[in-house]
Amino acid sequence: MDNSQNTEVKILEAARDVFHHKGFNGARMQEIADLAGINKALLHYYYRNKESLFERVFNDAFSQMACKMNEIFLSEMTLMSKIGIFINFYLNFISRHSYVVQFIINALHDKPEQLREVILKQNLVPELLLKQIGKQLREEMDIDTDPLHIYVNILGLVVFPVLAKPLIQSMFQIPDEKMDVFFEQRKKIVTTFIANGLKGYEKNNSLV
Amino acid sequence: MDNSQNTEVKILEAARDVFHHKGFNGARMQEIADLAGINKALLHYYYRNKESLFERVFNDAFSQMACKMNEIFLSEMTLMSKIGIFINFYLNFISRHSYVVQFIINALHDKPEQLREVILKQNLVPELLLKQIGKQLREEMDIDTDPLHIYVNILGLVVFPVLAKPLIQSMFQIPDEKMDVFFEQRKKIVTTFIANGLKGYEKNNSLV
DNA sequence: ATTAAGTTTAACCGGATGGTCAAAGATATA
DNA sequence: TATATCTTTGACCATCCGGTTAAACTTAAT
Repeated sequence: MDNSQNTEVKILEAARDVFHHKGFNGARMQEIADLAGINKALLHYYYRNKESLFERVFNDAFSQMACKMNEIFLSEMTLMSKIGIFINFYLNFISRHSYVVQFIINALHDKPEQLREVILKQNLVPELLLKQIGKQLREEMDIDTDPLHIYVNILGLVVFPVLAKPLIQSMFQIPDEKMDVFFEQRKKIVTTFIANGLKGYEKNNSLV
Repeated sequence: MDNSQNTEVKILEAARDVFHHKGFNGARMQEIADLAGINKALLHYYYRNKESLFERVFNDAFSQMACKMNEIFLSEMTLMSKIGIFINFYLNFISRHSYVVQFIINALHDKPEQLREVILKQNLVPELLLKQIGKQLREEMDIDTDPLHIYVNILGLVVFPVLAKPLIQSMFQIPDEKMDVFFEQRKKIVTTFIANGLKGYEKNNSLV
């Protein structure tokens, strides 16, 4: 029994590595088995097929991201504090696991259906999160704009650079060390950008 | 000769369709051949192998995006006008070809090396674009922040929602029609968000 | 020691897939 | 018409890859 648990862990770690980096189509069951140090048949003994293994890896990845996001935005803080914490947390986490986001987005691009059940299984209620943001926007900042736009703005500023990291790096010939600095700088840059961007949505602001 | 040109066009259109939607690993040479209405052997007659065909499709896609971007940001306008035009153009273009961006980002994730030569072949000088933005930030808005951050901010706000469209849609159960409205709204939303976000970077602003 | 259940392996299968080849068609030139 | 070049095809190949099978090994209970 002890050994079997061990095997399952090794499988999941290997599968995560391979799927995250190569996606569903790029991943090979043989490579996962090799990385886990086991036989390919044993891989199919634990997971009936590639799909089920992928599903498991996707669910784990998505849950990890979404739960933390929920935890932050449903906590008891001012919206701006939440945003600050979110930016810091995700720029730290994501830059260490840059492939996770791309993995999630690609997976969802191929089969968007499966997401909803993952969300429900984790007892996440995305609409609640939006409502909470909307409420705080109104009460704390007098902003009536659709919270979804705000939410997407925040995500875009944080997540996009991670997705586009290879693009940015090879486009502007930026070495790895400078890229680390760049992401570190973004914590402050994005925070101020959002804080000020939101001011444009205030009710008494002529721009809206 | 006439027919051969025709064939090449059909091949490129088919390859574009398949590669954009399924990526390198997901694409099948047979499917491309079928879509082009030709034999698989003929496909290899025009393009030695899958890699060379993919490279061509990638170069085309990237050039199309990058050239327009260059054209806008190197033209004679105020920076805010350029940003407004950029947002409108790309939200229109991208929402009709949402897969293009994801295609480019994924391709670059797999082999980032090849980008530089595409850029050079198109006579694009990314550094020039950044310098121009930096100059206009300083002269028109008294902002000294690294233009790369600003550039990435703009791209993030415009591009991320397109990448995350399936995520957003299935997460919040948004039907297609409402999603169209959402993207249409973003033209104004993002413009004001950026305009105000930038104010936070002004030299005399205590936040920076 | 026997048995039964869970775990692991080597060998194998069938279909998909990228790629090749030789020959046939088309086209232009002389 | 003969020839050379370019285009197109059907048949084929080698390999990869997801998945299966039957048997061996391990473990724990009786």
